[in-house]
Amino acid sequence: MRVKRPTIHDVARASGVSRGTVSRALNGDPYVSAAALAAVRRAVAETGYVVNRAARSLVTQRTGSVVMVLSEPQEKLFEDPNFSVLLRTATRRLAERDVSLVMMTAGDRGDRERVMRYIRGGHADGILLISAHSGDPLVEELQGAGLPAVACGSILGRENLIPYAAADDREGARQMARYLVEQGRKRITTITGPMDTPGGLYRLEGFCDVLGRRATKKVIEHGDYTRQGGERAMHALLDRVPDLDAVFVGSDLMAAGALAVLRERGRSVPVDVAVGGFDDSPVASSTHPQLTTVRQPLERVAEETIRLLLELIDGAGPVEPVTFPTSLVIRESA
Amino acid sequence: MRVKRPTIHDVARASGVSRGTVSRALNGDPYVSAAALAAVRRAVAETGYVVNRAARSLVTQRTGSVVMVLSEPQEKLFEDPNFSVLLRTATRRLAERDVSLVMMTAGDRGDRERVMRYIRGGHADGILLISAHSGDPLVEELQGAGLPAVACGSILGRENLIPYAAADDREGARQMARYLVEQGRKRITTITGPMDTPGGLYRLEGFCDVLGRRATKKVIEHGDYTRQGGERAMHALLDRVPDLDAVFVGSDLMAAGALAVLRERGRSVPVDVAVGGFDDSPVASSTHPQLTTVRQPLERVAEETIRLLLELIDGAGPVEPVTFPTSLVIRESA
DNA sequence: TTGAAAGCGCTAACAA
DNA sequence: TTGTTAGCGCTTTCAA
Repeated sequence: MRVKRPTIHDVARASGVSRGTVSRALNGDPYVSAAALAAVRRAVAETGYVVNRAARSLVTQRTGSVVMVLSEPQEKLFEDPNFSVLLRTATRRLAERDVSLVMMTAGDRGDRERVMRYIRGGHADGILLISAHSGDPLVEELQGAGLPAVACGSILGRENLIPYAAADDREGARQMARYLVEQGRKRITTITGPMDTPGGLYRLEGFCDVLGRRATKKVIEHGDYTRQGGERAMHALLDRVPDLDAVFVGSDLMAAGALAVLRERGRSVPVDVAVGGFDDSPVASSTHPQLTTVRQPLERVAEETIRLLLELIDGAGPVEPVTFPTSLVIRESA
Repeated sequence: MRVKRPTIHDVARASGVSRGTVSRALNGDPYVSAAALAAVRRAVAETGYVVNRAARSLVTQRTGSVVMVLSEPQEKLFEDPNFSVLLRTATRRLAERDVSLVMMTAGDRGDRERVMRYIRGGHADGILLISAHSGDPLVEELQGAGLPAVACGSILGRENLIPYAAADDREGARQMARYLVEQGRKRITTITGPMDTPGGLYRLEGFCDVLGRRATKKVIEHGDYTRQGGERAMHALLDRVPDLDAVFVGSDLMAAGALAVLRERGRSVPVDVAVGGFDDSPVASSTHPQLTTVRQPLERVAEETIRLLLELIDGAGPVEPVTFPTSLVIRESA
């Protein structure tokens, strides 16, 4: 049994002003006298009035919600510490603006169609794209919908289509590579993320920037951001470059896997092999030894992503992608 | 620039019937002639019409959305493989019914207030509660709102307040304990989940059911469902019960941590020590050796959770909690 | 079986 | 600065 909720009409009666004035007071319109404002406020508290979004939506043509589209197989996504930060930040910041966050998964083709139907149906004011890969067909389709969209982290090869906020992966990788060189490491190797993700590509580029000709194919192994992937890659590197004395790993989770393999194969960290991670996620301080890593300011990236989206929704012209600097966090592994 | 979308009016004109008939046709009302139905269908396809949910909402008094409230610190939640299954299942099943899933986090007090305001504001038709702990104040507050609510997995001590779908944790634990006994293990220990979660409590109860007086305090160690928690607990057990020859671990992730510690401390699995997990999550088949574990039918639990919620929303009387049987999956670790 | 028409609760344009 | 009023797009009586 649903209770009948008070409407703007009830507030108007209780406060002795018209519905129009109540609406203005509620929406922060400047043309409201202090007296009217106070009366409305009191009446709202008294009646327990809450705006009916459907009604508002109908006239404003705004839905008051944005969709977060998860386009990566979710298993991977949830291992990613970035995601939980993003989710918390997003729900909070959006809630402050009375915007709600609708989740949709876009793993397979059927999912994608649902997402497009939803978006085409005008059910959302904006789109928050998570971990779309460079080849993701969803990106193109989304373009056609003409709805404001932003990505958290850039979408490789689509940087100009969809604005984003991201950490400076390339410079972050350079910081770590320089540090390893400064520590006197001679045979420096790397485990990358997938090459169709910005974290995979740009961090490798940064690595190559510093290592130059020493960054041969032989010292590069690709992973998939999972712990198991890190293990596999570390095994491969050890087999191929038995005398390696450093490895820069493209994520902390993979680095945790690499650490396990190094220990298993009798290499002491950091004495025999220096290990550097990337992310500064919680796992970085729970490994043994604790990970030296590159910190990316996730909260700020998340905040900025939301800010960009809200700005677009508010009708700002094209917005500029934003990149945040990273910093080296030195612990025990390098 | 938002494109003007066709309304029911356009469909009415295109199909030559009235708006009322279009609405009836769209909503499956039986009093629509075959001819009218066909005409409407054609016109919908032609115009690309999609219903405006705000307008519908306004008259039906339904919002067409349910909130998923995440009341656990998210870091833990996302390590939980159950969550990703639930999220995918929920978005899909709800989408089939044209219901969208709004996410809210309820980590701290401020979050909880936001959630309550949202719910009290009538912005959702139902609530999907995730991993609320027994002491969670949100549960009580939610009760007051009088909105249909279900939980995925029971909420300890609140089983009668909020209906749920869950796996039979207790019997699952019994299956594993019996198996370990049958294998001739003599010193069987266990690592549990947190005691304020059903998986923590009921799996321990099942363990005790089978072990009887052998389930002393000494052989029980509590974990927190994280890999690190599993490592810590395994260390503690080995220190306290050096001659243990089996350990039943309350989750696969913790079991992975336990395996690492056992290897580190020179115990061979399963020869010296048998290790049993719980969940049959992806991690179970990626460990070395692969985990013998208890499979819980997550997809079905998730499906059922959604079904219960939709049923409640549709005004069904009180619904019964549902429990699904588990099964033993024998791999290499035991 | 259908059409006409009355709202659902709100915002915004207009007039005062 | 305020009140009045015309819709926003839809469902659902009510009559026919």
